Amino acid sequence: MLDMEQKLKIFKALNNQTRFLIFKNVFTGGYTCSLDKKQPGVEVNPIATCVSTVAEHFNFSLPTISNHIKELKEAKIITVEKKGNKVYIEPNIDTIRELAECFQTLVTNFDNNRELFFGDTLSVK
Amino acid sequence: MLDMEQKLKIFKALNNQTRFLIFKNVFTGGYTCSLDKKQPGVEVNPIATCVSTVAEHFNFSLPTISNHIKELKEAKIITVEKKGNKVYIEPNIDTIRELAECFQTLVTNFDNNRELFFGDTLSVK
DNA sequence: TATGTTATTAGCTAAATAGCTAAGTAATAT
DNA sequence: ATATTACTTAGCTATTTAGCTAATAACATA
Repeated sequence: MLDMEQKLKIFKALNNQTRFLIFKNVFTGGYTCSLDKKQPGVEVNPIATCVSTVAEHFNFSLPTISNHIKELKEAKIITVEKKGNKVYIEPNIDTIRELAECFQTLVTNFDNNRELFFGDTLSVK
Repeated sequence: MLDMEQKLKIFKALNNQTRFLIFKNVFTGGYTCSLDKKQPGVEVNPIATCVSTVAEHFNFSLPTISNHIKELKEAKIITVEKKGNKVYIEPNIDTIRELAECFQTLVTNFDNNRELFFGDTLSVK
């Protein structure tokens, strides 16, 4: 279960447009790292990308992108793994799953409470 | 469907601890506004609270709380309604429902894509 | 060993944010 | 009419953030 501090970190990580887009593309596999060219045998999830590959898609410097990725990592919505020279980035599906569950629980509890209080089963305008 | 701008506003609204706690308490009905004492006939959702009632629970000034509530309103995760002197605040369940669905879709799509790519049906460590 | 590649860290600046107090508005109560 | 209540707006300051360049680190390769 995500505690408040963890949730705050996630919201902070996602409140910036650049980080949001990095997250989006890491998550949807928008641009896969061209690892195969020189290292065809490397065992990396083919969905993974790496820092410089992400940076190619933004008009920001590599250090800026690197810092953003660090923040996404600290919010635990991505994972990073160093292999040789490169840092491979993958979405952290577990955290997103937990977040989805948190919001769903909020909605479900709200509906149940309303039913308890008003005695109806559907929200009516 | 929430667009990116809308999502960014929501994450921005929730990335601050004070706003997060206001949201939490408005949402869970933590402190209901004592509207009944003087205006027992007023037709307001009994879950609703008002600005000064929220402010009582924080060591911040009323203007600070008022500004936070404004930001939560602009992110559309609460609604506000002026009745007489007071401003009644309620959670905006529709937005939260949509957000829950967004995250759930992300998780589902991720799982489906993995299945398509790797040909398995469960994620394995 | 020297050179190139990939990424991080340090240190800087401009802009945004979160808090405050004081002043203003609008409705209610006296 | 005046005072009070509930809230917002304006204007201020300290802190944080997001970007940059330059320097450094870690690894790969010629």
